[in-house]
Amino acid sequence: MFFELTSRLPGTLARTGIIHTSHGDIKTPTFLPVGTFGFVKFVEMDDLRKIGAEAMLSNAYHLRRESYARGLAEHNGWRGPTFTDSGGFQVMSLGSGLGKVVSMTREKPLENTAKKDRLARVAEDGVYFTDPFDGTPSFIGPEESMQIQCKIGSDIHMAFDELTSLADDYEYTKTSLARTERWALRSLEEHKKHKMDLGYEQHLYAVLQGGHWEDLRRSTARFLRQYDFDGFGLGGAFLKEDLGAILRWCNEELPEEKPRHLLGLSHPDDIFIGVENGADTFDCVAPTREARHGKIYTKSGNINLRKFADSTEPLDPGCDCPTCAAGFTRGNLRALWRSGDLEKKQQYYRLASVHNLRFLLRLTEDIRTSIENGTFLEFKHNFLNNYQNPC
RNA sequence: GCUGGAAUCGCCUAGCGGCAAUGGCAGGAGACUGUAAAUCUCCCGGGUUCUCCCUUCGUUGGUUCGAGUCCAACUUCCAGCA
Repeated sequence: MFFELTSRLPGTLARTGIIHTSHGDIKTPTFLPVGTFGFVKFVEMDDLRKIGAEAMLSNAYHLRRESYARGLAEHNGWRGPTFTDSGGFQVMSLGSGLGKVVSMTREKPLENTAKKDRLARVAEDGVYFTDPFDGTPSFIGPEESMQIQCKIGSDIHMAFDELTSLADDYEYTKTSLARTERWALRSLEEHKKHKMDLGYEQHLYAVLQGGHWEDLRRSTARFLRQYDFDGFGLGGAFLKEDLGAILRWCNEELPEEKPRHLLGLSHPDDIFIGVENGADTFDCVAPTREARHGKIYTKSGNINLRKFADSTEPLDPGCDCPTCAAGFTRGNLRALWRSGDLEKKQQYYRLASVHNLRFLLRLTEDIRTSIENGTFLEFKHNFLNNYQNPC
């Protein structure tokens, strides 16, 4: 059995479970650190094990030229469960959202990048990319994405999808969604051919798009649930206030016995909304990127290290991460971060990334326990009440 | 002592007659959600905002409609020769 449901929280869509993969089990809900190129920037595999990472997520687009005979997990030394994204995110980040931020608020300009400026062009067969660094053209369609993911050998793959932007209207989203569904079926067909190529089973999730429209979200869930996917990716660019409803529409329609991965979100409030509405796993670049940019997660809100020169306060009182256990203070970390010395900076990136990742992993562990105990709603209330943003 | 050279907003740096004055660092404020992100944006002489005013480029004078920019003297620093 691939997914084992171990508990449910009545009155919500929240549940706990275990995903069984060839490289180990994943206890859910959990957060997956993102190692786009196969490793988490500046973080050692041992660090990931120490902080309780259940799995990590990499990206087929970035690894499109790679091929690992013994699979990603062996190749990079992680040896645990791995996910790969299909490259679908790059359809937007190099296309309609090129140069823009993936916003969850309305204050940002709701405008797509001009077509002539895009580095990704969507067609029926797939997506034509221009490499942002060296300008080399490439093409990825559902078949190519499956071939890449199967060559990389991660345990759980995403079907190739088009992530639409907040600026896309209903008509475009509907057209795109129909294409994403066709791509999902093509992904499924191609995946079948290669999923055992490395000698162990690789799994495939279909990805649900459909923007913030209920009819599209429900219809795509009903459509995709008919097929033999191993699980589902919940995709999209969301406004925070819409997230819960969108996930509910999808997950009310999806079969309970298959796992669901919410793509690309990790702020604590989003994780609570996600879990409450039926998501099992999460991934996001935010904890590591924000760490590199000086933001440290604490249970009373995030802090900007810039403001803590010479501070002897702990990063987050009571934190059980290796960085805090080693006694690093806010002032220590700030000094390393702001140092002109490259090695010190790199040390900072590691220490801060590990701290932020552990923060999220501990959060999902606590959420798991709270679902099992039936105290999830209370835990959520208390956590979020305490989690202000003092900066 | 002589001969060259140099003094610019915390530091380095541009500037060669129209300048509140270039670029970098440091500093400050934001942003970041399936990683074109060890990144990006904004501020950084003062007047709390300003297409407005004030005070600035070692000091003091001078030339000029106008001087950080040209001239003179002085002060300090650097280099070469003694």
